[in-house]
Amino acid sequence: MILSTKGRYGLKMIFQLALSYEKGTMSLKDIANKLDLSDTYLEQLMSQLKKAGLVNSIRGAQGGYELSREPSLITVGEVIRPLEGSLAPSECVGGEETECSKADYCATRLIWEKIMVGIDNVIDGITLQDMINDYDKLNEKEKGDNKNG
Amino acid sequence: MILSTKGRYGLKMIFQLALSYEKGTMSLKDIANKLDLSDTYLEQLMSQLKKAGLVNSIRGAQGGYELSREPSLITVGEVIRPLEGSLAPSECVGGEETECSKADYCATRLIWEKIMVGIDNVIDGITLQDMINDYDKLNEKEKGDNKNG
DNA sequence: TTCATATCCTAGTTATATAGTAGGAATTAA
DNA sequence: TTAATTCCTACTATATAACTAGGATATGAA
Repeated sequence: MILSTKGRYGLKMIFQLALSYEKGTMSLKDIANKLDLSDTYLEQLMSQLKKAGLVNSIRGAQGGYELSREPSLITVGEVIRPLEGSLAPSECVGGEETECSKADYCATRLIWEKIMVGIDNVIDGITLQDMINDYDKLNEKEKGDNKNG
Repeated sequence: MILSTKGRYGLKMIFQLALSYEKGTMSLKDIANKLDLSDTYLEQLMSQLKKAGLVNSIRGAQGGYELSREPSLITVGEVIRPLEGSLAPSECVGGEETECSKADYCATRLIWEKIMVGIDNVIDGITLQDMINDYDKLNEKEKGDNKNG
C-alpha cells in the first residue's frame, strides 16, 4: 500500500465536492456519512486541502466546503501531494535538496527518478472532471447492466 | 517516500551482485561494507531475494551470494515486489481478491489502477543489465568530467 | 580435526508513522 | 439565543519500519 488513508480518503472526499460543484456547500458531516468515514479524521485532511487552496470553507450553521475552482482545473496530483507529502520512492529524488553525494553515479537513483516520473505523469494528467466523466460512464453502464440482467 | 528501506537497500544490494556477475560469489559483509549498511539487516532482505529465486547462496567459508541468472533476465520489479509486497496504491487494487463491493462504480479505484499500471510499466521494463549500462555510462561521463575539470 | 568464515533462522527491540479521538474556541444562519 | 458548523491543538493506541541479538548449520583451508 503505497498510499495511506490520507491520500485515499482525501481524494474520495474532494471527489464528493466535485460531484456537487456549483450546488452549494457540503458539510463535513454529510461527506463523512456518505463515505462512511470518521468526520473528525476527515476534518484534518480537509484542513490540508484548504491550506493547499483547493477548497473554500464557510463557517457556521449551513456552512460547509466547496471546490475553490472548477473540477477540470484540479488534478489528482494537486489533491494527493499535500496529503501524502512527496510521492518520491526515495529521499534522494524529488525533494528541494539533493543531499546525496553519490548522486552523480548512483544507478538506483535513476530508477527512483523513473518511477517518480511515471507516477507524476498519471496523477498530474487526471483532473477531477475526468473522474466525474468516468464515474458517469460507469453509472451509465451499471444502469444498462441492471436493465439487461 | 513510497518505498521503504527494504526495497531501496534490496535493489542496491542485488545491483552489487549484478556488477560482479560471473566473478564468483560475494559475501553479505562485503556488500554491506560497500554500501555502508547494516549487514544483519541486509541479511533479512537477501533471504527474501533467495526465496524469490533471484539469488543463489553458498554456505561456509569463502561462501556468499550470486545472481541465479544473468542480469538481463532480472527486472527491477522482480526485485522490489518480494521486498515491499504489493505496490498497489490502495487495498482495492492489485490483490488476489477484490473485496470492495463498490468496485463497479468507484471513481477513485480507477485512479489507483492507473497509478499501479504506471509504476508496473516502469519497474517491469528495466532489467539489472539496463542498470549496469546506465551505471557504466554515468561513470564514463564522470571520468570525462574529471579530465576536463 | 579444528577453526575462521559464511549462510540460515527465530526472536526480540526501538523509533517513527498511521489512524484515529477528544475537547473546546470561533463563527454564523435561523 | 441556539444549533450547526468550521477551526485548532493536543492526545492516544496500534502498526510498521528498521534494525539488533544470538545461536544453529555448513564448509574451505590450515
